[in-house]
Amino acid sequence: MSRTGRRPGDPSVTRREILAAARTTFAEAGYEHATLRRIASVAGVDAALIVHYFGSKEQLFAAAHDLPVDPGRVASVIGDGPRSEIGRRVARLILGGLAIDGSPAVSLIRAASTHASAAVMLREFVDGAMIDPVAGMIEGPDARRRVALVASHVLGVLYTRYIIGLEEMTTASIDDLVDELGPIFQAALTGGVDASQSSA
Amino acid sequence: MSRTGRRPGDPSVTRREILAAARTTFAEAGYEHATLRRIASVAGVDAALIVHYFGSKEQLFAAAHDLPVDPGRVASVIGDGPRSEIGRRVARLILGGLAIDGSPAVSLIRAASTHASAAVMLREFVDGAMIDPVAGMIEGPDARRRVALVASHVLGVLYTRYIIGLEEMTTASIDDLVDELGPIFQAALTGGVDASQSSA
DNA sequence: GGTACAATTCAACAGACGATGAATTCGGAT
DNA sequence: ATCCGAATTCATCGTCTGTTGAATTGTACC
Repeated sequence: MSRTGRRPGDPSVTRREILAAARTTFAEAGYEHATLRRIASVAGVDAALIVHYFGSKEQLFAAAHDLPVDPGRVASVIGDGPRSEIGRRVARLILGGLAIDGSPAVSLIRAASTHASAAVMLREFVDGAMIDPVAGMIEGPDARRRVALVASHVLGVLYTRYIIGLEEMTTASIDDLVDELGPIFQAALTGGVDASQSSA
Repeated sequence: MSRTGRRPGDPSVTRREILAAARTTFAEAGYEHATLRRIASVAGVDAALIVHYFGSKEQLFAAAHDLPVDPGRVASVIGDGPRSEIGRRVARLILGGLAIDGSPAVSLIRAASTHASAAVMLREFVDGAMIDPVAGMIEGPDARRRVALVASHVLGVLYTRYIIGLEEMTTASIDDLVDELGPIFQAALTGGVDASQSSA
């Protein structure tokens, strides 16, 4: 009747199960309410094992949110097509990738409110994976500012949909949202007017 | 040398100091990190006194975020002026009222991520103080949906500016933001085109 | 001028938290 | 076969949390 000690089988499976449990638990409970004991129980494991593998709760969170982002791919998808539909392509690509309950991005949004290092991670993600690649496709000296406004709108949509559960947002499908946000993003990115530019 | 016991002076002052301390502490630390002891120390008071006055931490939070909102005034300000500048008036009124570090709205945004009852409060605030009054001024069957998109953008701007500190948002003044968001809100509310409609 | 009540603090409780260290069992190299 | 290191659990520590109850002091009324 040995309760303690090593288990037969591939130990890398356990590690992946811990990571999976951490992702779902962080996503639905936030940093502070996702306790090591709770994550451990979801993974079917003792809390001390998590510390053994990852060192601390902080490092577990970082490992669980190490999103493999590819700014180059974002840029190429955004740039591939007519300039007049950049807004829609941004909506489709970004929302399609992030607007998932329990996605790492939504989890980061939830945790960033109370956990400083999560705020840093989210800020760097927004900078590197959204603003940087998209701003390269937009002309004008205030390109970054305009893209940042679109990024803030994306975060706001995710926030109202997944964090506070605003009815108008939860009842819409992703396709609905893309249809509605595409023209809005287009206006924000191209400055309202389309081909010709006039500064005011 | 009496440490305990009643203090001379007006006791209602103490109560207001506790509320003020609760507001600032909840705003900058969120619900869980704003402990009763920490709030009490800011107010220069013992933690037990807070419970004596408010019953529980939960009720203190509710009392500290009991925003006296007036939907009628929102509606009248939004409706007062040309239809072609509704977007700008919404930006000015809402951002002017909410975009303040430590404002109850920002505090709610921070707390809603981890505290369910704060999410409910924020949802009701968005519904009653933003979507309801503004939707009454917009024509069309999808008025509420369009206003909800604007509301999500407002929350996103507050989130990126005050929670994660996105550089492009923190360096802009409120007036800058109103100038930039006005036309975007206008496009979102009126469906992009103004009088005549043509797609593409 | 006494008496009831409100205000205020102190000490303490029970529970949860992240983390540590020792103990036990298994896999893999020799 | 043997031995070392990795995997895993258990018990525990120190700390912090919201909340409670008793004790003390002031205020207001009769």
